Amino acid sequence: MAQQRARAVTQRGLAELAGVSVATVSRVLGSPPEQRHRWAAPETVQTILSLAESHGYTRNPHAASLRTSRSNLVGVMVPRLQDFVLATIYEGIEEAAMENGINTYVMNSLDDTALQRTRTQAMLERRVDGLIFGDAHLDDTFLDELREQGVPLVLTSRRRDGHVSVTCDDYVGGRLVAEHLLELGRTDVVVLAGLEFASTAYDRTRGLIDRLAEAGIDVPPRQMIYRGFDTAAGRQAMREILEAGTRPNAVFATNDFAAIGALGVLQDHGFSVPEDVALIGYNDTPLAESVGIPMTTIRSKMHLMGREALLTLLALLAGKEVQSQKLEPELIVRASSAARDIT
Amino acid sequence: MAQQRARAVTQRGLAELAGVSVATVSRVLGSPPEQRHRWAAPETVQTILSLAESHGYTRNPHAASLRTSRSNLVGVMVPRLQDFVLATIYEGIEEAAMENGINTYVMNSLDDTALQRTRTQAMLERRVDGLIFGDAHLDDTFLDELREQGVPLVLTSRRRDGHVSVTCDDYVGGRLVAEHLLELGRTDVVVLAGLEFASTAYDRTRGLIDRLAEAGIDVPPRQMIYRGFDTAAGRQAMREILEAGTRPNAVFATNDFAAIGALGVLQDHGFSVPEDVALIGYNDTPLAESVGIPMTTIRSKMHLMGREALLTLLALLAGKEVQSQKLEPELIVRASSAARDIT
DNA sequence: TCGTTTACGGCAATCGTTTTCCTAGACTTT
DNA sequence: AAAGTCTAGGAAAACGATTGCCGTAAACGA
Repeated sequence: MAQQRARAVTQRGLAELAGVSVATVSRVLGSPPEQRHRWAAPETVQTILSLAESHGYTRNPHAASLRTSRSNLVGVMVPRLQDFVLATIYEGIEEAAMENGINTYVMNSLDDTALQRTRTQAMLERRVDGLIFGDAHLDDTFLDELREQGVPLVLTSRRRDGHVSVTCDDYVGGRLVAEHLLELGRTDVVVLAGLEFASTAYDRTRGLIDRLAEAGIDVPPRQMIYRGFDTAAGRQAMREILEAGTRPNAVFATNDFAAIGALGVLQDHGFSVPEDVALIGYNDTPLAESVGIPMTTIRSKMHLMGREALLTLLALLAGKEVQSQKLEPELIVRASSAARDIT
Repeated sequence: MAQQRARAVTQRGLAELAGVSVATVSRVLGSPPEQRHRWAAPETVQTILSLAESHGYTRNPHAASLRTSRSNLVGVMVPRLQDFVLATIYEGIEEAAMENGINTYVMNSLDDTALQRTRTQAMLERRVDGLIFGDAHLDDTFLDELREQGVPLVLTSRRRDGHVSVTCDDYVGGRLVAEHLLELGRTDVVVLAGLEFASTAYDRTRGLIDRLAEAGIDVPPRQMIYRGFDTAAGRQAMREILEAGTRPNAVFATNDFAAIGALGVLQDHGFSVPEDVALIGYNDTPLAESVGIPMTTIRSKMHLMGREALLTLLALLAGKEVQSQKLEPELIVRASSAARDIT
């Protein structure tokens, strides 16, 4: 029979055992080690500390939060945790949070603006100290409203004008792809861009277009298609492109998963990669290297992005000045765009 | 300039406005709608409700938790959220939690027993009401210790004797694969089993072996290899098998991602799937359908599993009798094991 | 008529911490 | 010697919600 969990010892209990007041216990237990002596004699400190240790004392966070109205909780909103990219970013957030004694709530918004609102509300009701959004929309003002209300927030993965964010420098990423294509001489490119309202899609596409334009090449609008970031969306987009009769010699998907989806469709239609079509993804997920034909992609520092986002939020909560950060992307060339004979 | 968040109205505030005591406010706001009249006259109820509404009252969960020592929080420990399978299970947990006014903390244990312990400790310190573990180990007693201490917990994804769990019926899943192979006449099978200490790996493998044994076929130990569940592990395992000179006519990976890794290696070595080797995965992740050659796999109800795990924990917390559940798996046949000529 | 319910709701303790004053003595400083 | 300054700590008031225990009237039963 499982025994009842013993009622946890409180500061009051420790105070009685140590023969001091709870105030002293609270001060000793609550100060960083180097400041403890400011509140009690060395031996008192020792007594309290060892009593706490031996009785397995752990502070009741609800009581502390009630008193301080600081919860040490941050809310994280992502489009979907199933998405490897966001899961990785979240791992970075979690890791940094852990290191700083912070806990996190994650929720999926599925990029649905109604859900974004209600779930944010739910986190606010839980009294989070601040929020990290991984699902910012370029075309929705929800985040602006939230900031008007004074809710501390930081964006990651996607940026939005007027908000602090930690993202990959997606515009540069797009340019890197363009440069690679220029070197390959494969500039009749189709862009599987992702979702229109995501800055990632927008910036990556923009970067590519701009760089190609500088080389005098332009990408006709019908060769840019917005369908989503996942495998299914990639398949769908690629299929539509091919069915429309377009025959590019390169495909840039703004996400590795979309690229994998596209790869399957290309092969089904008898195109070989990279001989007929060079294929480039984005994010350098582990799968990029492992699918049938290793894929060229842009490596983005997802884990670090999460860490920095959390750290930025913490700085913001501490009242410091904070700035947006763009992490440097890196081109990883693999077989899917290897320079071979160009037909 | 962002204005300060207005100090939220409390029950006391509402009580003053309504001209009643906080006790009444608490009771009205805290009871389910059909019981509210037990505490106040209809018009009093109305006044309080509309005041709460118009002032945007939200209960302070810290205060409530402090008083009731019930946090409405549950901790969820997974090996890794990057893993699509666990991310999906977690989505199910989250969804059911949301519906029941519960919040969740997730953490990654990376299947490291030390991390499992410290992070569980961290959740307990946050005063979670109960825990869901998606990372149970067959060979570690940590969970038993935890139960001894009276911590309410439910397992999911992986089971462990003596604990309540909600899992896929992996043994049956393994048998389904075996039956499929028997029908195909492909019984010289290699099993990329995953991680030894995971019941998923163990049961799926066991199910396969047992069913084949019933047909008089046995799988030599050197054709079963434990390397992990992800793509990299799948590659590694497959490579080792082939380098050892083994030439199976079927490969069963206990996870789709491992199967995808294996697929790449098989192709690199000049084996074609399914002609030379039939390939079967597990879980029916979206990728299974989308990789170059659509993959035969076992569909497991991951989302539902998460939901049921949470519901089971809630029942447990409510003091009800709860039982383990095994969700029915389903064989999905696709091209990677399509019955064609057998060489 | 008197006793008993029922409806409606208040009092006040409590949950565990933090933090703002205080203080009593010991030491310095001038 | 008087006045400051530390040291080491205490008292008690919050923080916001819940809940066991009562109280008062009106309604009802016999």
